[in-house]
Amino acid sequence: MPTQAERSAASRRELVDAAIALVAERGYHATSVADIGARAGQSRAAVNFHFGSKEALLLAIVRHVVEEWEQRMLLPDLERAATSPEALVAAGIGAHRRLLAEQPAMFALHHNLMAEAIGRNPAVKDEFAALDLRMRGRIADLVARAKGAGAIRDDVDPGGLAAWFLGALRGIAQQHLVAPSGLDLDAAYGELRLAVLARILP
Amino acid sequence: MPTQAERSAASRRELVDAAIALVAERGYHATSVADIGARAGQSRAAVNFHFGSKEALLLAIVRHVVEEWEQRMLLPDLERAATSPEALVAAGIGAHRRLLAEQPAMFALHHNLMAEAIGRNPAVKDEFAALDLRMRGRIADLVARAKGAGAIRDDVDPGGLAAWFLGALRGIAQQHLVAPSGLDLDAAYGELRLAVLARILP
DNA sequence: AAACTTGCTAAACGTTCGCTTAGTAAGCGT
DNA sequence: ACGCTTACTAAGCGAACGTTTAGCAAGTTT
Repeated sequence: MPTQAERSAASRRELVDAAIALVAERGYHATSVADIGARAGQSRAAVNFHFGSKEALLLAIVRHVVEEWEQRMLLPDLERAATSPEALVAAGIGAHRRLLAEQPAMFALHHNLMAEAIGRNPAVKDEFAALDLRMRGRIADLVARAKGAGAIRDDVDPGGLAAWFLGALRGIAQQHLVAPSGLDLDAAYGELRLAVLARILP
Repeated sequence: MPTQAERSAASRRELVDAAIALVAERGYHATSVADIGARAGQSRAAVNFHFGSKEALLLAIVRHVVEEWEQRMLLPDLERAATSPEALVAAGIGAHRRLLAEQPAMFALHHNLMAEAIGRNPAVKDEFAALDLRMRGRIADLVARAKGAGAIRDDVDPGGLAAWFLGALRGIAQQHLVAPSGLDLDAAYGELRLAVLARILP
């Protein structure tokens, strides 16, 4: 028998989950608070009761997504695989590919929220700008460390490499979302891996 | 003194331009037909008169954008610079970078329309899926030709290279749009160029 | 057990949406 | 010059939007 506060928290979580699913497939402006409430098995006023406004819920989603993104990508496998540059690159690409196969909605959601960020919503923009900065920074750190250890060429710019590598991963996912059948993921990820290695290996 | 048909065509063009500007900065669903009409100096019924519906105007935008994208990117400089792999890569990256500096709104528009494509709008999805396919195909063709001529390594997969390279360009633009100050474009484009060359040069 | 707070909803509010209709002024073919 | 078509708008339609309000059952505190 759950306490009142627990049921309230569960309701909030259900609303966030419903909103995530809907924004992922339709985008923010095409999703109504009534849709969100209905999907969560609640009324259309529930969103306003729990979050105050639709935009406040959007921010809750953004924070939730940013957090999950950072946990799922890059962190788990990369720390473990920090043995050789080859293993690092393979682990990073592998983690991305697995996530794209298992949770394509996460990428759709990221794209749709990014649209809000590119547009006029400063709060969302700040969150995603900071996320980009952290993810690039983490990749650049790994590169810089390998460079310091002499494991890769010493004329590699860690920040520049991180930027286009992260971009390539995102761009591949984007193309896959628009036309899953039109893109050979094996070839794309495979060539990406070879290109990174060709650039960094001494 | 323009004829009636000419003035009509000019009005249509102004509506499309206004819609492009608004969708680029706000997205499709956050832009109303009244906004579009007002920006074009016309009434809010003008969109329906000229295009029938808001969605028909969206499709007109998509077609316009797809066409412009294909003309601006890849075609002009690449055909001219087909002398060496180095020159080809430099020209492709240079064209992209110039466009990003001069017309950032085009990239924002592309991103927002892509959100529609990833979502439930099949017509938009088809247009962008076809555009992706053509752009990848054009890059892959250039790679395959260079490979046939023995100018680059013969173990390169043209399609795979095209996919991640196009993705990297798009991903760099995306990061630049979200936080222009946070990304060193020199480093990103520079490292991208070096990585491609490291992979393809024999 | 009484007093109060919390979780949530039904209903209604005012606004804005895309679209239709009715109308006008100007161009155009004959 | 006349009848018809075209370009466009003002006004209004019903629907859907996000939010507010009033209320109630259940939980919590005292």
